[in-house]
Amino acid sequence: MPVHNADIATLFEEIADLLEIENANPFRVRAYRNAARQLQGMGVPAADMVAKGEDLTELPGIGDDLAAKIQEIVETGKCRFLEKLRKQTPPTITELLKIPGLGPKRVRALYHELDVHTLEQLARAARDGRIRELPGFGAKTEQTILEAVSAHAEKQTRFKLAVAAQYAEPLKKYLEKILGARQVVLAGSYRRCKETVGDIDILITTTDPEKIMNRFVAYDEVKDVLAKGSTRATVILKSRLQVDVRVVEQDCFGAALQYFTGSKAHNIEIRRLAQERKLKISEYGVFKGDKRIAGDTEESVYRSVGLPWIPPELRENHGEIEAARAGKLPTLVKLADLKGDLHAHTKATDGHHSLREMAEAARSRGLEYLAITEHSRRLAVAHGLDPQRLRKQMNEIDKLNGQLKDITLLKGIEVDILEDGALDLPDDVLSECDLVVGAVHSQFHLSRAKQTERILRAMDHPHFTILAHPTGRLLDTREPYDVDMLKVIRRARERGCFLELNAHPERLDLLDIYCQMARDEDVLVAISSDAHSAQDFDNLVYGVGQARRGWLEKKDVLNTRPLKLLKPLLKRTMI
DNA sequence: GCCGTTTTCGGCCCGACTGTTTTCAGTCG
Repeated sequence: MPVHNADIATLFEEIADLLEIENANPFRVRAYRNAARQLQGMGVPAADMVAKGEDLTELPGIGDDLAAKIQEIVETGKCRFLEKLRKQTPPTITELLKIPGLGPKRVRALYHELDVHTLEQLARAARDGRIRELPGFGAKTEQTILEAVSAHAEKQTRFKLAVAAQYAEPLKKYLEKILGARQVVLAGSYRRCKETVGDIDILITTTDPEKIMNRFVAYDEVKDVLAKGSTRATVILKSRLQVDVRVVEQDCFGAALQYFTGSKAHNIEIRRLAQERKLKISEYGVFKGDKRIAGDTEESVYRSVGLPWIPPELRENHGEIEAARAGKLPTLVKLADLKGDLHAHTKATDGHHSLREMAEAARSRGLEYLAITEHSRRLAVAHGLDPQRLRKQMNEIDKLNGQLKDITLLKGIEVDILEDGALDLPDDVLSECDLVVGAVHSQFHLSRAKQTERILRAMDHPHFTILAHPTGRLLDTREPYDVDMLKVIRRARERGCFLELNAHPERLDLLDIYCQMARDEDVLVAISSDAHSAQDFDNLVYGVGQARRGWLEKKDVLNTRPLKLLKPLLKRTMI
């Protein structure tokens, strides 16, 4: 059983939690958390690095000690240090840290004074009125804990970006209408276009904070007010989405936006750079001693530490600061750069609209081409096409192209990649397509070696053009299948194929780390909607957000090419 | 535990809000 980066990260997070409860040096705790984040943000499995004898201490935040622990975990699946910690402190105790309001100090007190180390024991202690007796706790805290435990049970931890948008955008409009609100900006992980967001962060500039806060907590959708001060407030909406609002004066806007956009790791690094220059950065500005020297715009904040403005999607402390310093920040792809869409369905299979309706919807969004790529026969639930029905659709497309203006339909297919890597339709009909999008829709649990071999073999097929949703993951629903993405990307380059970044909000597949990998290996990525209806083209914006998080530029994206330049690329040349 | 044009020790981002406190610790973002 291979050890994934996420597995190692989970163990490091547990070590960090347990150390924190044991009152360890907070910076030691942070080192474990930084390492966990580093592992989750890299495309190459640490296990592969260990196998190749590569030096793990080259990775930022990994020193001799953590490198040795990673190696131990990769080789044995265990970490003796963690097992020792678990003997000292019951591991279930880390669950308590997830209760809002409970941090390491309080959890430690609850454990040592009341022998509470599970959520059930916590709830019982609260009901029995034992918590209020502890020093530093009180009746109010006890009540809060009780409520938090029951809320925790039904809490949805993170919201998909597109779902969060349904709540965040109307709230933004509501806030903008309040007299005295100057700027209302959705910041935080939403602005960074993370796949999922834990909460919504809103920055507002005004000269009347009091009024803004009162109106904010009076919003119709607000269920609970967790905190409310003159500059900061936190509420829970009826949808269970948490919203944090931060209010500042206009001249702090840039510094506050920079602070409130995050990520935390990025901000810590930027503020550390400021320290080196004897400056202090807070949400109120950049200070030299008592003198405020910048902060009205984000640009001014970055300039103060010698950097150009960094796009929010890159702010993860994953190399963007070094790139900025070296003048090597990418010029990220924009929605308007997309000239077409290379993955869509119609009523012929599991879509909801006709060829013409889909073409017109794509055209209305400024696209100049749209590939129709129905499922193939193997996907019976979607009423996939056999060669006869595919040829019939191709005829319809030819006919329709004669009538349509300003948009061209391309003849494609989303063909199933069978378990052995063969394609689900015969060569002759595939050869008649403008492009062949290959997809894995079954057998997700093959071994890493078999799954990788299956996909490599499919890409070897002379008509294969684009690998659809390359990891198969569905957010919250299905883990990615186990595949050696570096091998897949390198084979794509050898064979002149491309990888899809599926823009459906539940997929967002390619993952950002693999976008970066594809870019480094010179493999173009197609940002595709996988539209099943006319309105699904609106999802392209989420694909672009994901691509931006993956550092992709216009030149790295296949469908930023106009049709004339796209067509030769779809013809396989390197076979 | 990591890291280094203040380097191998001594630092490690910064501020708001809450509850339990008589001035602040804990938590959070």
